[in-house]
Amino acid sequence: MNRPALSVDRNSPVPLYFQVAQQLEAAIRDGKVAPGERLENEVQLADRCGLSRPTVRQAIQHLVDKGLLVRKRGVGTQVVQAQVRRSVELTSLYDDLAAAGGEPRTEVLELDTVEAPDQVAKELGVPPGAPVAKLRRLRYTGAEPLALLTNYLPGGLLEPTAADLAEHGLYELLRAAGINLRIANQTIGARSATAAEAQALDERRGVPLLTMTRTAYDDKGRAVEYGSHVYRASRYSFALTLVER
Amino acid sequence: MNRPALSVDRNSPVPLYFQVAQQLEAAIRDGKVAPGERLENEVQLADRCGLSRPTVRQAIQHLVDKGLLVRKRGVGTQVVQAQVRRSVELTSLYDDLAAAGGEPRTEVLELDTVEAPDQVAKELGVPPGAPVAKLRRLRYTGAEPLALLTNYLPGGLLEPTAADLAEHGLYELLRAAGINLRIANQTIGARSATAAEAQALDERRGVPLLTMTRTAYDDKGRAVEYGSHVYRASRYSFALTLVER
DNA sequence: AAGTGGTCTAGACCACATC
DNA sequence: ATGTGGTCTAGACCACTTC
Repeated sequence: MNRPALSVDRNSPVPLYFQVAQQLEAAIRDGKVAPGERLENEVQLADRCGLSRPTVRQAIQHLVDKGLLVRKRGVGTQVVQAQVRRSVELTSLYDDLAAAGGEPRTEVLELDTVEAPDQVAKELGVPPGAPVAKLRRLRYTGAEPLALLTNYLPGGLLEPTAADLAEHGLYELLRAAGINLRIANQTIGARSATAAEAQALDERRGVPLLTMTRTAYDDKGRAVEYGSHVYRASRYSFALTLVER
Repeated sequence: MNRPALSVDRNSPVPLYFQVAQQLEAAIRDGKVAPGERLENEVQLADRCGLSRPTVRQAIQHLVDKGLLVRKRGVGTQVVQAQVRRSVELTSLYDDLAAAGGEPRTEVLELDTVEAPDQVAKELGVPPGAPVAKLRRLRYTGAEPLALLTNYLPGGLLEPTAADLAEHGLYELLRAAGINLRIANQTIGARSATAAEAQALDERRGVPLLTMTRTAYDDKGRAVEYGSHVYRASRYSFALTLVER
């Protein structure tokens, strides 16, 4: 049992449940509450913060969804004893690399409006042949090429310049344009590099590549991006956390 | 706007919010509520079901977490216009294949108690050299080998027989033993097949393989399984749905 | 101005795990 | 028997979007 210090600011615009969740998360990450250790029960926690139980419950649920805590009826709430804790969230490769201090660099290979191929039209929910933006980029980390990225966006959604794309990740540009990504369907696989891919990625033909295709949807349920990417398997892998609900 | 038929049974042991979620999900999957279409607002829905608003909210949140719905303040709740809808959940390959009608078959290559190698000890949170169960299995779908699976479990947690493993998935056996999996950290990558792997999987040496390592935790936060697997990339890929919270 | 979801309260009863 | 989380109510006020 552990009682981390908790305080809430009722004048802050930050929701109360979120303030509590942040403080609990900080206590866990700093090791003030050890893996395997039990938290106070919800009622005590609520009393101690001066909040109602549903509000405290919402804070705890937030951390359960994040994979930091597990709850069991009749038992209590415990910290998961996991070592790694990186999850693939709804960010683009650029965001990931920037967050990890990887100095991402982008070379724009193509920036066009094309007629949507069948597969793309199907994924984006537009008629085949409708105009869509097509991007092809080569992503570096430091001096090393890392991935070859091909994206399609519904026509008129976003008209980025090559300069925009060199400086920012695609998802960053989408967010800046007021598009809030909510859901993505991804498929991850592997195959051998074609000659062209190998040359672009500074690898030899036939080396294994990781492939990822993704269709992303915004907060209105519209498909806003379809991507088909290949990564050098020697330098990249996907990490994710699954949480059973 | 759409008003699917909804009814709740207050004598059922199934929670009310879950009954509502199930009926909404069925209406969506049957196409009775089309992608992009808006649902009634929460208050109307609550009135119509004879439930309180928080209960209906919980039902909707459940479907938002599943990636079926998106919500936006001031706008409403809409059905996502996604075509694919398979997510990697916390199931094992055996479960996945069985659910897809893939007739899984398992050949047990090794079933031992060994001293935990450093990497395994670290992932399972046991001292290096502690006794752990080691399993090596070859998983087929129909006549074709699909994956080579290596797992480690903390000593004493589960003592399966080769017959158990031939008939059931590992996760199924864990559940039957009262172990409830809650969280898993996975890493997905790719590399070339070694000669031994190629032979076991009926491929040629050097073909690309998908790799997946996973550490799974139960509802008490304990690490209960570490797995290191390789899949034939020509016959398998991972599909998952990401939801921004 | 009207309508939507987001947050919050102060309780209540229940199911499950443990002792 | 006790303590835990799971579910549920009937409201309230607020922030955001759209018209």
